[in-house]
Amino acid sequence: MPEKRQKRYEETRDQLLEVAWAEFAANGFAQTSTENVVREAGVTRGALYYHFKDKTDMFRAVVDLAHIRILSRIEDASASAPSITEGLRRGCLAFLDACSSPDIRQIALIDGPSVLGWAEWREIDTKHGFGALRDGLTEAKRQKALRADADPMALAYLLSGAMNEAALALSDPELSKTRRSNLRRSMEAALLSMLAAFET
Amino acid sequence: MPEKRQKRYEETRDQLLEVAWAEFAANGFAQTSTENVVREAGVTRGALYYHFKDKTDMFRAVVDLAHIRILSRIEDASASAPSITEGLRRGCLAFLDACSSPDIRQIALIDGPSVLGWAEWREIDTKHGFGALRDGLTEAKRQKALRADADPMALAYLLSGAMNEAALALSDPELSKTRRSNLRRSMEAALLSMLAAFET
DNA sequence: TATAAAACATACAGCGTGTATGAAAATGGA
DNA sequence: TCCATTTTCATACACGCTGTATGTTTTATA
Repeated sequence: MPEKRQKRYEETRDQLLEVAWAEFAANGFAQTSTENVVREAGVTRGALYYHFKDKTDMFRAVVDLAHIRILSRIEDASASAPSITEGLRRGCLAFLDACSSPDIRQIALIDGPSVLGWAEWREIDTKHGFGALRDGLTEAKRQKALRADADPMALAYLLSGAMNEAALALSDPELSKTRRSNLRRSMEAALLSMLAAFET
Repeated sequence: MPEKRQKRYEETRDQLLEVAWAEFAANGFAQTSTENVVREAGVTRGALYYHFKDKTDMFRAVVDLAHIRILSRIEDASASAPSITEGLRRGCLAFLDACSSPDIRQIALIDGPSVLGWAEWREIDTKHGFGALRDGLTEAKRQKALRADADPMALAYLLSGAMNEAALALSDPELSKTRRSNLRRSMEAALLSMLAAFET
């Protein structure tokens, strides 16, 4: 893999992804025109369709990036946890925090399932945040830190869905600052209660 | 309000909504062309844009219809419950069942938030299923059947999100029959455990 | 240095949405 | 009953956007 070519290739691809991220986040997938993206990226349509199969394929790369960034936040928060259950708690709170970003909210939570379809969206999430949650719950059960009748996979779906909706509600732009912080407090408390309900 | 006119008006509108429901459910909002809808409905573009402001407005009516049908199932199930908490349990299970329909899954859960925006989608849901859940939780707290520190609004968001994701996972077409029924059992058990965690 | 491949630019075809305008049917009043 | 008006829908068209086909330039290779 040659030197100059790889550099140029990655530069334009990264530039496209950066602009696409901003456009998809600000206007949503449907309202984003590829012409705007290539213009702001300083290239043309040709470059876009050389790097990506189509508009959806470019969006897929942006969604993947969003989930990577979410997982990074989760791992940072839960890495130094003294126990598996404490790691789960810290990871969940970090997830809520990460999804407070309007960008991630729009890209990963709102448009992702609709544009890519639920199955593929879930598949991407399974490679990152959802997978970490599922693995954490499985490990907790192996350590007898979870109730014996708890199914880690079912729990992962329920908790993931609960946290996604909580993040959407918390990052609602129409929410006032004080209501947001109040809601966040009660959301976090209720979420931790849910987790505790399945611990031994 | 004249006789023949109202009848004709409602007939073509209902016909459009029926066809639109089927198309949106089968192919999703983006892949549905209004030309297909009007052709299968036996009318032309003119009729569509007379009854609805645009394609999104027609989808809005379909989403509203979906939520109405969901709420109907919930009310049927929880009406004769002997207690408020039992009503909540039956209502939640009925919601899961109602959203097993591929149509409602695609329309209300996947495309709804993306096409209408989260705020408007949530507003519609608040008029129906989500509102019923919130009111039920509020009433349960008033009856001291919920823990004093439980915030009904926060709980409604978390439980609603959990159930939506559970319904999406359970109605995944790629799922085998046995895995689906196994997953449903553990999902329902976990969901009831979540509810029980907040009861007194 | 010549040739091939990669990376991107340009031009164009086609589809789908929304709008503007026209036609038919139904109502209400004289 | 007949005419005027409104409702309800049909027709025609303009515009934007996506994807593809082809051309051009730069880089690697022999």
